[in-house]
Formats: sequence, structure tokens, C-alpha cells
Amino acid sequence: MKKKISIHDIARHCNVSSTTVSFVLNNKAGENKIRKEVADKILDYVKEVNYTPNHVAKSLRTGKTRIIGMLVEGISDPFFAAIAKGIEHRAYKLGYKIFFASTDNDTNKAKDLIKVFRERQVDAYIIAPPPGIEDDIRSLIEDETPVILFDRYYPSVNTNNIIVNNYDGSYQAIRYLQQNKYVNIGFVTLESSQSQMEDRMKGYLDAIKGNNQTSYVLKVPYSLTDPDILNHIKDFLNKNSVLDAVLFGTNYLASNGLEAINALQIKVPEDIAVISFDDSPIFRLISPTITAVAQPIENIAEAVIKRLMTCLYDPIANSKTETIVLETEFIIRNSSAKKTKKRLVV
Amino acid sequence: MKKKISIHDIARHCNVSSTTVSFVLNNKAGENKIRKEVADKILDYVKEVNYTPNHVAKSLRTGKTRIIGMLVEGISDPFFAAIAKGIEHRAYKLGYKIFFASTDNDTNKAKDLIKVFRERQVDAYIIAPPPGIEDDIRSLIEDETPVILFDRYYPSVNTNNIIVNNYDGSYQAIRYLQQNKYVNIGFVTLESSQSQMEDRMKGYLDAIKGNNQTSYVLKVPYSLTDPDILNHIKDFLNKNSVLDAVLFGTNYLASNGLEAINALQIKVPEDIAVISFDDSPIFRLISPTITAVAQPIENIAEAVIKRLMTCLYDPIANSKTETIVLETEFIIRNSSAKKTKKRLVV
DNA sequence: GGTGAGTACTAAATCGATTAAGTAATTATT
DNA sequence: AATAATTACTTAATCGATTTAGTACTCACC
Repeated sequence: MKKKISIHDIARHCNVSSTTVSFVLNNKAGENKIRKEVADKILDYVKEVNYTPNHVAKSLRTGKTRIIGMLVEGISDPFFAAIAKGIEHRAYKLGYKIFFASTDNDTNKAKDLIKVFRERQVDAYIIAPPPGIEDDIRSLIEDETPVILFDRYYPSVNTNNIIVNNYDGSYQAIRYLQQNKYVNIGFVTLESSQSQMEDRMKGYLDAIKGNNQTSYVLKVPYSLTDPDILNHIKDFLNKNSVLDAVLFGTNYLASNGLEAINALQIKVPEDIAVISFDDSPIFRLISPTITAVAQPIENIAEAVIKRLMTCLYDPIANSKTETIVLETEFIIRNSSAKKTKKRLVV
Repeated sequence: MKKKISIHDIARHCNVSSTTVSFVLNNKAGENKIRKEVADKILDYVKEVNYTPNHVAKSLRTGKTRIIGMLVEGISDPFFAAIAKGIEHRAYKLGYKIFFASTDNDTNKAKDLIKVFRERQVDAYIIAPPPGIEDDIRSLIEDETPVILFDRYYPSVNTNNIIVNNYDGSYQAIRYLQQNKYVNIGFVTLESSQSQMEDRMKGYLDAIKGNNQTSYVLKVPYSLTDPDILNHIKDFLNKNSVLDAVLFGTNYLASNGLEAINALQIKVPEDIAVISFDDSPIFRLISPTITAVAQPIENIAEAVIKRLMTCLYDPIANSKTETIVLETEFIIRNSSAKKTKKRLVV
């Protein structure tokens, strides 16, 4: 890499000090009484040689990188991809750049990535935390670096959290199925004690018990890859042929579930109704279209950025914490059509 | 943000110079004859206070950030998401971090992002170039910063390119349809003069002409949003009811196309066969499953990283350029089943 | 006992910006 | 005419690392 032009090179060429160049480049020419002709001379030369400031040096001096580190479970998951896009877009307009990284919900990978972010001196963190990084989060907070958790949080750690009403989301979905005469409703979730999954489970169980129905739960072990998830779900459906509806706890469980259902030649919604917690663009594309408990992506992105900016610019606000709970939206599509008499005779 | 511990704080506490601390932390204790007890004292203290080096300072001094800037069309596109994942994974193992950004194929956004990357002193670039940034690419090359283009390239700029055989991909797809008795085969592509789209078009046209068939081409204008794309395709299908097969030029054209086909109540593959250039995870999920010209994602990622590392560590290699062409894989699924007599009578 | 080699470190320059404090020249005020 | 204020800059310290060129000391060897 060729040596790049620095502020000193510009200063030398224009017969001024580097301070003057810095003032001009940072729009402080006015308040520092730099004459217009001097400013213009500098600006002209800057344009001529296509100078771009060295942000590394700038960051070292100012202690600010204007970079925000963002940890998600997987950037290819449509939910996280959409959140990331919404956040990046807003951050960009405010002059911040987002560093993305996927944890794959792996504790050690997440710890590692936080270390990388720390080394790069990111100004703040946006994290969908995997299990087991409580201490790392605490340590960031001790440094007084703004941290926002989203999608899930640790009840044991005092943080800023932007979450959705997971309990209500699954409760509503089950109530809807019950009102449409479904009686044997299953729930496919993850073997996980993360807050969002526990809340979805509670919503399911309360709705089932409230209606005196039997619960059928499959907890898929964490860190399975796709074909294994599919097989677990196949087994579950085979062993519980009485099921006439299933709620899937995440969109990728739903995707795998649909593939399992296809493979077993079961018809949706004739033989079994399907609802996904978490919407996905493909759910309105496929036939039948899939009913979903949608998370309010744009609202989440907005809330995250708003709280983050407050924390960045107001140390007092940053020393406090806030938990914002947003409501889900229940989107009824074809996969959960009202159960007819005919279909009751399974 | 609280002031963090620096190498000088460690030096002071351990009664050594910062040079010694630097040597110890960079595994140069041995070659610099630092005694084991001194090294251990430093290492113990470093662990005790949870010191993480300031990579901003390090980068300023060394001129290397170990960050690679990557520009893709849209990180939510399954093709780019998969490539990004493959590249990130490989780069991570080599101690590099990838900075992603989406251009949305917008010239100005891309120029802007390159400027941001430059300011942050990224060590190298991986770019799927939108139209019109030839000069920016040339300018990077003048700086002797390694640049790899992928997916498409500028014939007029001398760069390192990793691309697929687009011509052959669509040629093969059309030949396959012809062998299965399809006669009125359309091509839905983008209004674009980018290399990959032009090559796909040529492959289509040559195969059609080679068989003395009529070509039916829809060029969707660039920068349309989803509902508009969908409407354009609906119109095209309505006006050309004679079509018995369509090749879509990208996976999102195919997604929109399928939605259009659904809306028009046309059956795939009974009424019309469908092939997508570019595979997508959803294509094996939906019913019918979609035949696709798949790009060799892992090979592309591998080739990009390999060439990039060569350029980073070998200035002579970096002064030369190389274009690597990878072959596509034709994945036959249900949406292009062999045309039967019955279906010939449309 | 003088020279050379090796050991175990340190001083200080450097990367490219920002910024507090200072200065010389001009203009204004009393 | 002396002093104060303003203008239009500059000097030099600083951020936190790396790295070149030392320094002081011990030990060996002729």
C-alpha cells in the first residue's frame, strides 16, 4: 500500500500549519478566523490530491470511533438480517457505522467477538446475547460503554433491553387456534433457557391450560444443524399423530417443520394448522401462506437506535437502564384456516 | 466511557518500560531476551486487570488494520449473504475482520461507502461493483490496496475478478428446457449492462437462436421495489400467454416471478416451467421445488480469500491481475419437469 | 585487563490526527 | 501614546501502541 497523503503534507504544500488544515477540514475555519483565501487554497489542494482523512488517527486522538458493534445470532436469519438492515440504515444517517458479527448463539464465539470489538474501540454495543456472556456484558457496562440488548436479555444483569411481548405473542396465537376449534396443539421450541424462548413457552402453556387442553411440546436441542432439526420434528409429528395444529417457536424451526410436514405428506392446513413465531419473507411466498406472530422489526430498530443515541450523548442516561417491551403483530394467513367439521374426523 | 488501561499503565505497575510490555504481549519476549519472571509478572497483571490492547493505536503505528471492506449488493439477498458468510468465516480464521456494507447497487452509495472504508484504512477490498464506480476502483488500485471484484466486473478496468460462467449457466438451462420439449421460453432479466447480466442474456439468446426458437425477453428496470417488479412480470406473462417456460435472471426476480405466477393462478410446472439463475434456500422448501442454476458459493468464497491473501502478502502478485471463472451447477428440481403431450395442448 | 559477545533491558521517535495554549501583527479604545 | 482586544495564525502535547537504536552489565577469552 502506497503511503497516503496526510494533513502534514497538505500543510507543507499550502505553507500553513497542520492545525490550520485541521480547522479548515473540520468546518472550524470560521470560529478560528481562518481567512477564506487560505481555506480555499487548502480545500482546493485537498480535492486535487483526493485526500481522505485517516480515521484511525482521528479515533486514537478523540477516543471515538463512531463504530457500533452489533452481535446477532446469525446474519442470514431473516429476522436478524431485517433488524440489522433497519439499524444500519438509521445509524448511517447519524454518522455511525455498524460492525456486524454472528455468534451462532455460541458462548465462546461471542466472547471472542466482544474482545475483538473492544480492541477496535467500538463506541457502543447492540447485542442479541447467547447464553453465558453475562460477565462480559457486565464488564462492558463497568467501562461505561453503552450496551443495548435486544430480542432477549438476562434477568440477572441490569441492562438496557428492547424486547417484544413474547408471552402475549404465543398466547394470542394459541387462543386463535382454539377459537378455530383446534384441540391438540403442539409447540416446537428450542431446548433453551433464554428469556425469549421461556416467555413463548409460558404463553403457550397458559393458553393451553386455560382451555383445559393437553400440551405437546418438542424441545429441539440447541446447535443442531438443519437435517437433524428436521428429523426431530418428523419424529415428534409421527409420535403425536393426534396433533391438529403446531406453533413453531422460531422462523427456522417453522421452515424445517414445513419441510418435515411436506416429507410426511401431511397437508397444511387440512391435516394440520401451522403458525410460526417470527415472520419471514418466504411465508407470504409459499403455498399455503404461513400465519405468523410477526415481530415489529422497524419499531425494534428504531427503539434500539434511539436508546443507544441517548446513552452515547448523555452519560447520566447511560448510567441508568430501561427495558422497552414492544407488541407483536399476529398475521393471519392460510396455514391456520378455520377448522371444518370434515377435518375434525381425522 | 471510562479511561482504559494502556501499555504504559502496565509498565508503570510492573516497573518495566512499555517496550518490554509490548515485547511480552507480542510474543517477542524470547527473541528479545526478556526473563521469564518479568514476562510472567506482566502477563499476570494483564490478566488481572483484563487488559485488551488498543487496536486503533496499533493500526496507526503499523499501518495495518486487519480489516477487509466488503461491498455487496444487499446483505439480505441469499446469494450475497451466503458468500459473505463463507468469506467472513475464512477471514476470521486468518485473523481478519470483514466490514460489510450494502450498496443496493446504487452508484453514489457505493462511492460513499468506499470513502468510509478508505478513511478507516481497511487493508483490502472485496467488491460486487454497482455501475459507475470504475474511477473509484482505479483510485484504490493506484494506492496499491488489494481489490478483488466478484460476481461481476468492468471489462474496462484491470482488476482481480472472481466470477462464474454466466453464459454457460443460462445456455445450459435453456438447452435443458429445449430437450424437454419446451418451445416458447422467456427470459426475465434486469435492465442492466453489468457483465454478469449481459453474459446471462447472451447464453439465453444463443441457445434460443441455435434452436430456431423465438426469444421473449423482459428487462425489468433497475431499482424497482418488490411490488413493481411483480407487476412488470405479471404484465409480461399476460402479454405472452404463449410462454411455456421462463428463466429468471436472478433469485429475487424468480421470487417475485413465482408470486406473480401464483397471483395469476398459473400452475408450475403444468402450465409453465420455471428456472432461476441463482439458487436460494427457499427453492428446495417450497412446492414445487425450483430448478436453479446454482453458483458455487463456497468455491467463490475460497477463491476470493485465496487471491486476496496472495495480494496482501505479496506486492508483486498484487501488481498483477487475475480473472478466475468458476462453473455453475445446474440443479434440477420439480419446477422444470419434462413437458408431456397433455401439457402441450395449452 | 582489554576486547568482544551476549544478556536484559530502556529511551525516544513515530504513525496522523486534534486541541490547549501561545504569539505576532493589526486595529480599537481611552 | 499606551493599553486592550481582535485577528490569523502556529507550537507542541497528546492519544496508545511499535520499533530502532541504544545502554549498562556480566562473562569469557587471549
